[in-house]
Amino acid sequence: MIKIGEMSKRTGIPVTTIRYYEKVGLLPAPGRLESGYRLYNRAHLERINFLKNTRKLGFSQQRIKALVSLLENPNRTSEKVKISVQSQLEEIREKRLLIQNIENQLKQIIAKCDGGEKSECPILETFHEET
Amino acid sequence: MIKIGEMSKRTGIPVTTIRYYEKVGLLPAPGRLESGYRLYNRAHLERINFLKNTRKLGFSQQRIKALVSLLENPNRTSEKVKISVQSQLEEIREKRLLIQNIENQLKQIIAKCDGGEKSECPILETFHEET
DNA sequence: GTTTGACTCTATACCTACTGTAGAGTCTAG
DNA sequence: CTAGACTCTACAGTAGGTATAGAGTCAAAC
Ligand SMILES: [Zn+2]
Ligand SMILES: [Zn+2]
Ligand SMILES: [Zn+2]
Ligand SMILES: [Zn+2]
Repeated sequence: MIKIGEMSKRTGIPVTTIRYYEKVGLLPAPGRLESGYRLYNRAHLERINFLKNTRKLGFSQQRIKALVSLLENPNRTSEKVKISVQSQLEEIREKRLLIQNIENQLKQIIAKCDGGEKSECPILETFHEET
Repeated sequence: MIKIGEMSKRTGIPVTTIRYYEKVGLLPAPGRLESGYRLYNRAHLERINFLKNTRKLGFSQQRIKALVSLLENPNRTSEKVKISVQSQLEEIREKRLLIQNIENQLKQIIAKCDGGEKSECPILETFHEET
């Protein structure tokens, strides 16, 4: 049984964020000392690692909650988990395509400008076109 | 001279967003009718198109403000504009690399799961590893 | 001439996913 | 016993908007 500071050290997740995860329902409320200090167990540590890993992969809180309820459901199937992660992959892929599109547009816009000392700049012209 | 609803129609930017741009200093405060209604001119229309175009390219408000002050500075140079947009490109490129990295990790994780009816799932195991 | 409907105004709350701070209480080492 | 580290709650702030509520205004139809 560890206090929140120790949990923070072990997981690398800030104390404030751990409390926040409890508040938004991603982490079950732990027991408390008489003083009110939170006391976490092994299950909490595992859950925080789960949150840390899914967060790193860009999962939204909503999607993480869906995954967690699968995790907690003894009738879950490997298939359902896979489908959920595939949706995440699709979302990320679309984001990547969007950003790649922006990247290409920026490259094209930059190519139009010779970077001289004049105040006229084709980039600025592009930026106030009506679209 | 047009009212905010007409401006919204011409630019495709919602009325609330136009007011918001004024509030955060991206759009100069327009004149007003006696009733308090905002009245925009051609320069405002151009500015909103500028905001629309740069926003579409993922520029932050801070960066847009920097660009706008270049735009308003008669001593600006094409080079300075180019440098600013190049920084934006670099930022976007880094975001794209990050998201591409996530995408690849997700693909690898998904590949580990056969998607069967059992409750064990290598994806879930991956997600609560300590990292 | 008035009434209806569309439009506009301000102010405030909400969104995601946190982070930071104020002010008060608690624990532990010297 | 006290100093310093830790923890608590509650609230404000971040970016970049979106969405209400409640009040006032304008133009056209009746
Ligand atoms: Zn699986
Ligand atoms: Zn121009
Ligand atoms: Zn240029
Ligand atoms: Zn496990």
